[in-house]
Amino acid sequence: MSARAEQKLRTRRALMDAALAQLSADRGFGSLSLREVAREAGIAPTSFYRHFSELDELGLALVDEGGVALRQLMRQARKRIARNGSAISTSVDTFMEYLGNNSNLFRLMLRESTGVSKPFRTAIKAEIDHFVTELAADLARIADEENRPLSDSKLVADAMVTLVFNQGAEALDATPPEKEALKDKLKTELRMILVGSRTIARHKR
Amino acid sequence: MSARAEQKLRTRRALMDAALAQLSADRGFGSLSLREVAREAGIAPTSFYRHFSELDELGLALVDEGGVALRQLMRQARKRIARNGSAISTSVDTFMEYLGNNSNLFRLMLRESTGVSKPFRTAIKAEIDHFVTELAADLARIADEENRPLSDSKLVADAMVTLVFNQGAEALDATPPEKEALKDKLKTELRMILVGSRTIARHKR
DNA sequence: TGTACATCAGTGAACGCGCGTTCACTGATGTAC
DNA sequence: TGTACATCAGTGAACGCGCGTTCACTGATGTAC
Repeated sequence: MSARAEQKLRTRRALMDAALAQLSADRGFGSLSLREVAREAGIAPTSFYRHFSELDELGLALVDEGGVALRQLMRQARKRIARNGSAISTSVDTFMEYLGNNSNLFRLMLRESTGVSKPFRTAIKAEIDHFVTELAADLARIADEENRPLSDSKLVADAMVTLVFNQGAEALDATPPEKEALKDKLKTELRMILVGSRTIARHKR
Repeated sequence: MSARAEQKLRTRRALMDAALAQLSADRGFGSLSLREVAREAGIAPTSFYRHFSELDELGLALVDEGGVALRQLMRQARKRIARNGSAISTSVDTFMEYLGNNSNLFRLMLRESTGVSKPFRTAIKAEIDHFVTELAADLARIADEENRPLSDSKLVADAMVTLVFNQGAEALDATPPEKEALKDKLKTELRMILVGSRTIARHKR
């Protein structure tokens, strides 16, 4: 790769990092301006257009990175569960660890998943859907191994992901002890759903 | 009340209705401008200040109305449950009915509960907290009557409300058949939590 | 009831501001020969 | 290796726009006597 191309990539990264850096509990992607992001990245506003055709295009590139983080998270969780067992507890702990290490990326995903821009909602919904589907497959597999098949694995996974992501959003700006409390709460809630799903499935039809 | 005061109230209402009317899947409160709301309400931008000191103050007045709607919803659901039984199904149906009749008010509450403005988040969180507390009390009472006490009623209520509100947000822009599917999904998920909470409580400690 | 004055919701002109976007440019890097 | 030309990331000036907010005002409604 040529020096020029490398420099271009570096500037592109600086723009994405600049946008991420501005996000917080009080600043959503929607409140960023192209000029502000360019300023933060150290380039002229007009140079922005050498990298993205508009600010939303940069945002969607960030969503892609969020999707990568989600898939990494899933792989990591599986690996740890295979080693330690206790699927729910390990999953929640892993999720929270990723959340802490990629705060603003998750902030973007969580906020814009119900946000105001259709392209964002669609892109994020696709990433989360993929996540739910993977989780559902894992749940079905585990249930099968334990010889108590789960009829509604997709629905169960959906409920679990909804709870995890919502508590995750709260955890983003919580103090460490609050985070621990959220983790415990979450684990209990997930166990209720899992246990409940077995009973419901058993009694069904 | 004087004619002048009545007229003032009418203009205030027109401003709040104008703001509500602009909300949609693609427009959040944050994207409204004072001038736009005034225009829609049929007054000069400068007149806005006769009613609110800034746009957010109008938004918080809307959140108050959302709180009123939530409390009405809770009363209505209780009344219907007393008549029909089947607490979960009746509650979900009632919730969805209110959602349909106050789409943009709920849209505001749902979106801004995780939104960018701290005053909004705080005000909405308080309304939802109140709702969760009421629901927890009902759950505890019912469990008591059925002689199987529920140790975690607040946590159960919290999980239920999270799921209901999240699916509610999706239902806002769903087609009628999609809404029915969401209702069914929601009812199953709530049953799982309820059943699961009994098992967990029983096995606990 | 009539009069004189006070209140105050609504107004229109004006302001400065940051925004997104266009344009023609510069000069370093890359390429062809 | 050296030269001539092409590419293209980054630039600075300029634009028009809608915004929030201020100000001094108007005239209908309300109040005191």
